[in-house]
Amino acid sequence: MLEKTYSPRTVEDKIYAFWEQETLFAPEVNANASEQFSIVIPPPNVTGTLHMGHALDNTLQDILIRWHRMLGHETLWMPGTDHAGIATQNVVERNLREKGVTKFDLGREKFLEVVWEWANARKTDIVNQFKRLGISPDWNRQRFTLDDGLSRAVREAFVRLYDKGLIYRGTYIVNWCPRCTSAISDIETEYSEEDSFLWEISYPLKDAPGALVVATTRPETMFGDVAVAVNPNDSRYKNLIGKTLILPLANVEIPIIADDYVDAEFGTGAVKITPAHDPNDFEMALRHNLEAEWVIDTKGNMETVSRVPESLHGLDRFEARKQTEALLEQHGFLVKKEPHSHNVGHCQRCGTSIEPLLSKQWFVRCKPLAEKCIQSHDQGELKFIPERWTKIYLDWMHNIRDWCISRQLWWGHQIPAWYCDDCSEITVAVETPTQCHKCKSSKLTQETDVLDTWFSSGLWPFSTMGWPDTSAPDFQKFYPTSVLVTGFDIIFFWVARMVMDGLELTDKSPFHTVYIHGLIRDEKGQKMSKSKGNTIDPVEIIDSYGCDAMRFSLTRLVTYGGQDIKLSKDSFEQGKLFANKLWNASRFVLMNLEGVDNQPIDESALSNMDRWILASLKHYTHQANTALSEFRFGELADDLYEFIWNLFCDWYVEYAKKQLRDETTKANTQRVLLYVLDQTLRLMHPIMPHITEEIWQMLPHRTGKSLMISAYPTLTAYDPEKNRPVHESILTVINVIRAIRNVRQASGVPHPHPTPVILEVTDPDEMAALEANQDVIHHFVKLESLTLTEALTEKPANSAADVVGSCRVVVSLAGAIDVDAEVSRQKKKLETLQKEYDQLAGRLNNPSFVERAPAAVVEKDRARLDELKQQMTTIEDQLAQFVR
RNA sequence: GGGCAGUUGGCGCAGUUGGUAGCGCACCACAUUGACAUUGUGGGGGUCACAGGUUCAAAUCCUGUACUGCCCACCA
Repeated sequence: MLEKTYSPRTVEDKIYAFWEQETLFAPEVNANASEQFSIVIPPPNVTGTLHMGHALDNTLQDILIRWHRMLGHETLWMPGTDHAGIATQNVVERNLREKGVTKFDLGREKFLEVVWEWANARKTDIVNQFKRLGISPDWNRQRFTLDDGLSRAVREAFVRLYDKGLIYRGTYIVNWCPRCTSAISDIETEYSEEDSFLWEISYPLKDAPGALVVATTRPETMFGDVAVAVNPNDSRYKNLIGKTLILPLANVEIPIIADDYVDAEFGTGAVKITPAHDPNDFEMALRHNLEAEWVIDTKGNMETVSRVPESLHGLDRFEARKQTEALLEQHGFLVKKEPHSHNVGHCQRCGTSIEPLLSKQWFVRCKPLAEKCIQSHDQGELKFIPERWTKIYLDWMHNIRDWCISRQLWWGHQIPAWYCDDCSEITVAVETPTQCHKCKSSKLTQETDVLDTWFSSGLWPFSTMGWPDTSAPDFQKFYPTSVLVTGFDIIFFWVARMVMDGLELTDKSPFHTVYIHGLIRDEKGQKMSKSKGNTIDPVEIIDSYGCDAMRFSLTRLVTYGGQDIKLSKDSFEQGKLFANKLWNASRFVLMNLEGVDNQPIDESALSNMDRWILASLKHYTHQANTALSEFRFGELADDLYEFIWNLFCDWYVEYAKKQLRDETTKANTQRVLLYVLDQTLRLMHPIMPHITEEIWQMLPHRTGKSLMISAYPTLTAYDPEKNRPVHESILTVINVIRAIRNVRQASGVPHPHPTPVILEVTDPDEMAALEANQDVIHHFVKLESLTLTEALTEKPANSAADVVGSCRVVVSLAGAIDVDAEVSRQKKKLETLQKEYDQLAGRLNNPSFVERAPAAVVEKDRARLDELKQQMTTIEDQLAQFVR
């Protein structure tokens, strides 16, 4: 017997432990299936904590996984975690700093030990948090981007790409984070508009009086200037091109050059060129053969070089900016300073202003990889849902730039490249080489940089499956994966890279479908973040509402268009209510199943209501499978909610109470109840796994040890027309019951007050339906008498009425009626009908409509018009009664 | 500067082949000891942002406008 209320906490823990113990998450539960289904989890950062985005993303994946598992497919959900290079190293460094220790105090080896220890602990935490979501990946296959197998895959991938010329080392401007003291990639740089100033500085001419005034947003970089550029067509400066300027405060000579890049309209039309600290200036310097001069170091401080005034040596770049301004002013070089807002890049991880810095880094040559991606898409090998993300993805591919993959960190995959101490040639190899491939020297030093964390993520779909061993069983069986489920925020970071790597290294797109869902936001539509304090902790929600309640609530909010989801804690209330409803309906069924036999349902002895609920079950089974196969999660949840609450509970269970009291119908009703409940639990299981399993375990005559590996209801063929008659006849009955309730309530009939009811029905089908189901009407509305007639000869006095379909529902009220209320109610109804009638009649009077519209539509309108006319007449009759 | 979304009852949202606007919450009234008050029953509430256009017919297609949000872009 089920407890009176569902207590998620105890049930969830118990059920999850049971699944794990029985190893039901492993694909082997469906070994030898003809079909495979696989998903790789987007690996959470080991440093991270579970947030609502994870809850959503993983719930959706789990729904798909559980569905396919129940369909009998050999189903693999590959779980794991990401080492999250910068993010992790930052946190550990911060922890050390609190103890007054730096990573340099420890040294690389010792520091890595500390990080490993910490990461391992956090990994356990995050995995345990994920388990609270009730998800069913095969934890025994769990991988980590830095484990041995994956590290080997990373080295292998690096070497292969290097050998193909797709990885190279070179000196270019990169986005440098002075706080992380590392390069980061373009997409790790986030731009935001900042209010600042535009300074105009006067650079004196060397051999002539006068000066050239340049405009800059970064005066402190002026010491790194190697030229000033003007537009070749700028008449103001034409005669200055080729002349020499004296760089103020630094006393070095720099040339005036001409370059088309310079916009004569902007600022003063003269641009200072600082190749070491500006990407555009770097490009220009290349064109003009100018050497770069570094003036800001890797920590964002001013270099100690002769070009930089001594008073600025070692100063932070922002402090240096102020001092530079002061110096310029003091020496009369500052012409102007006016407010100016511009885009400034920030480090995605720590928010520090990016310093563009010229440095030697490793890059992936992306163009050839991107071309394969575009081609692969054009051949229909990759599909995005919703489709609009395809364009974003392709646009990015078309405009791709090379990817800086080296990071000046310690935590990560150390780049498998060795420099020869003798000939400085680079040797790249999977296994640590013993000698230089060129001069055979054994004096080799490995590159100290590590790889961008996303480099290993890009290999995830196949590195987790055993690649580079392409004969590995998982790789053979489950690669390429079936679908990737993730948010749009990592399309470039992750999805694109996986496709690039997959196509290049395995010749296959790592998945054929990418399902992109919206992002979770707070109730005001703002992004959830710890700093804003608007986060909702899934574990907290699970504790107070239950895991299944949370899963259901989230699923119901997912739309096909992938809208962002606004969440407040109240959003989870409906899931909790629904879990309660499901629990209690099941409780009722189980309470009434005593003595239920194991016989099949006796089709010949079914009541109309029985047939109706079974037909409805079929319909919703069809709906559920369709929704699942099309990634319509919200509809899936909505439909099942509707079936369980509005059909099964509201109508069938209520009706079953009567059937169970009757010994002649009891046994068969029990069978129907058991069957429908069993099927419903199966349908619901992917969304609400624990509660359904818990209930299912108590079903009599069940076979199999767990619901999660039982068959998902499917239909080989579904013909809605076949079930139409029973649907329509019960719908008529339901509508009449509602009308009776409505009339009685609106007329103020005291509640348990049986009244005589007359149903005047003109449509023969409706009449038949009502005649056949009088018992149903009696059960739901408790009437003194029920009279069915084709035409009412004598209108009862003191009665109220309503019209539904072709049926006039007349309720005799024997004094209970409030005549005024009834009259105004009827008048109002008449008004609405009249409005619809006029509209419809107008349309039917339009010859164009009758000619052009499909016959079926015209037919339908005509029928409706007739119905309306009849209903209006009926109400008019009724009103006349009161007027008399 | 380009691009993409959104604008539907008080709130949050559905509405894919154009054919009488739906759901949850909230609201109002009534009911209630036997699956469930985490309930039941009934009800009120929307000219689908705005302006044009296509069509017999537009929330749904086209054009434009406004507002909101997001992404991308090297203008000092």
